[in-house]
Amino acid sequence: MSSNATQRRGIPDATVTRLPEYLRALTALAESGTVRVSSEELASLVGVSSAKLRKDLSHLGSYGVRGVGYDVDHLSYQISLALGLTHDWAVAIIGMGNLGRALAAYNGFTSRGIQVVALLDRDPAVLGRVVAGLAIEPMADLPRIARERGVAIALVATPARSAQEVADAVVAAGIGSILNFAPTSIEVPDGVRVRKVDLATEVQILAFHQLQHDRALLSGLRTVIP
Amino acid sequence: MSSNATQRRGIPDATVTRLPEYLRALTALAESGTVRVSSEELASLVGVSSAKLRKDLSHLGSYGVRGVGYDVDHLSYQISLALGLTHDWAVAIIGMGNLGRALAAYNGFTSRGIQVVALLDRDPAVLGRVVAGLAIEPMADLPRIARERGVAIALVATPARSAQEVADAVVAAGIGSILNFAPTSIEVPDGVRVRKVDLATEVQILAFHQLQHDRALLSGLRTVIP
DNA sequence: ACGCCCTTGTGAACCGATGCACAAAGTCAC
DNA sequence: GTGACTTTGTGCATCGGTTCACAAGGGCGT
Ligand SMILES: NC(=O)c1ccc[n+]([C@@H]2O[C@H](COP(=O)([O-])OP(=O)(O)OC[C@H]3O[C@@H](n4cnc5c(N)ncnc54)[C@H](O)[C@@H]3O)[C@@H](O)[C@H]2O)c1
Ligand SMILES: NC(=O)c1ccc[n+]([C@@H]2O[C@H](COP(=O)([O-])OP(=O)(O)OC[C@H]3O[C@@H](n4cnc5c(N)ncnc54)[C@H](O)[C@@H]3O)[C@@H](O)[C@H]2O)c1
Repeated sequence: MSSNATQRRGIPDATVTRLPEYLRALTALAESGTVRVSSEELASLVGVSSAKLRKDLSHLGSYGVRGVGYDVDHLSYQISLALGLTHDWAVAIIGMGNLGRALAAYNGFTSRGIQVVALLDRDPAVLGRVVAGLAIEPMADLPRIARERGVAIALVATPARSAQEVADAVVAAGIGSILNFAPTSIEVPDGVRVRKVDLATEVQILAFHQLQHDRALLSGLRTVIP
Repeated sequence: MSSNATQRRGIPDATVTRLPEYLRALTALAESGTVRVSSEELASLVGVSSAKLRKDLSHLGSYGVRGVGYDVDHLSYQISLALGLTHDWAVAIIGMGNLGRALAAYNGFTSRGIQVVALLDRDPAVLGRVVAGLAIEPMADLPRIARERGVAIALVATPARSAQEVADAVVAAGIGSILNFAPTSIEVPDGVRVRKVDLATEVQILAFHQLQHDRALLSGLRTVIP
């Protein structure tokens, strides 16, 4: 079908996680009126090596021009196509606490390919409250909501102890992907995708590297003053 | 110094990113009164293979007992030690919008090794407001605050267009690690550590995998109905 | 019209991470 | 005290990802 063999099976995972970064940088370039960009420029903009960038892009096809670079709009389009962002994905946010409300108010992804279509919570006290233009709805309505609005992705922002039961409800409602913000791992059947965002983990990783850095300084001193 | 050679230089990065997960699972086990755990049990609890778990732990030393398993408390302690969580890390949150307030209210890491000691914002309208027991302070005070309270890690939760200038201020204040929530990459001098948490990226990655899944189903049908 | 110059796309070497499989080591029952 | 049993710790093979370096390819100046 495609003339280029690379289009065929499988973009490597590591590449997929970087494509959204490239896309964001390209969008910023387009907004600033830039028409063409070299792998060197784009790479330094997102903080990767140009070789890595070129290899990543080569997995989508051959969209650069040798001696010139990449057309910003066309490359944006090709990445959007590969990521499946040429049509919108409907997402639901579950758990309207501090984090859930912040996520609902976040308009960083309404721009491209992602649309929040439902907010849900268990607590009767918050039902009906409007956040960012959407009324909070009860968990009992999840199956209907998922069906009617074609929800494909759920963001789980409930406390950890509720995360598994919420995930079960999400799966039962036929939603195929979960982004889990609760600091716990959840079990899902095969064919359901889960990713996790864990703030405490990130900070602890930083703490480790900071410690290594501090220790390196210290031992550097020690070699000077034996 | 240590009798075990593995304690020496360098725990692999991939291992470091998983240690916090192990620690959390161990903490949960300890709370439920469990005293011992096998690599098999702990691994399934966090969703990794037992071989990977054992190899990860082997980088810290040899703290298991063959034929028995690991002592929950002792292993927790050893991981905390490796991550540098036996003393508290002071963190500052910069940008008290929707996300910043949610982060301040989050008590998931106050529990272990991490303590939020300052909230800052540029907007005079929010200065002095108290969030989660801390008053919001002006950016001008960052150097003093960082020095007096020993801030080692900054969480940047400002809009993307401010992120670089905030990062510069953070670095100038002598803070060595940044967790960046703004959807932009920031430049820092050598010797400063940055990690990024990007919601839109995560959702786009999920969208990609969901698309692959949907396509696989479709082509599965196509082979049945040619 | 032609050749120089620039940047892409990629083969190949390298590096780190993962998975496998088992010997080593310690417990526990008797 | 001994042997059977269980689970760890790790050597080794494998895999995927990154880096290097350059030939291929197209634009552009002359
Ligand atoms: N606040 C943060 O910055 C932050 C950061 C990272 C992770 N987290 C995690 O995200 C989750 C939410 O954090 P938060 O600060 O918003 O907590 P929160 O307590 O403010 O809000 C939780 C919300 O979930 C709802 N909920 C509880 N059980 C539910 C269920 N079974 N079904 C539907 N809704 C349910 C509650 O009614 C509440 O509105 C927690 O797991 C937390 O650890 C929070
Ligand atoms: N809301 C979310 O769920 C969410 C999720 C992921 C990422 N983000 C990102 O996090 C950032 C914050 O999001 P938000 O929804 O809280 O935005 P927001 O507009 O509600 O808050 C931003 C805050 O930063 C402050 N600020 C701006 N410039 C500053 C500066 N130079 N120094 C100090 N403070 C400054 C503003 O006064 C404001 O209080 C954004 O970059 C957003 O893209 C938000």
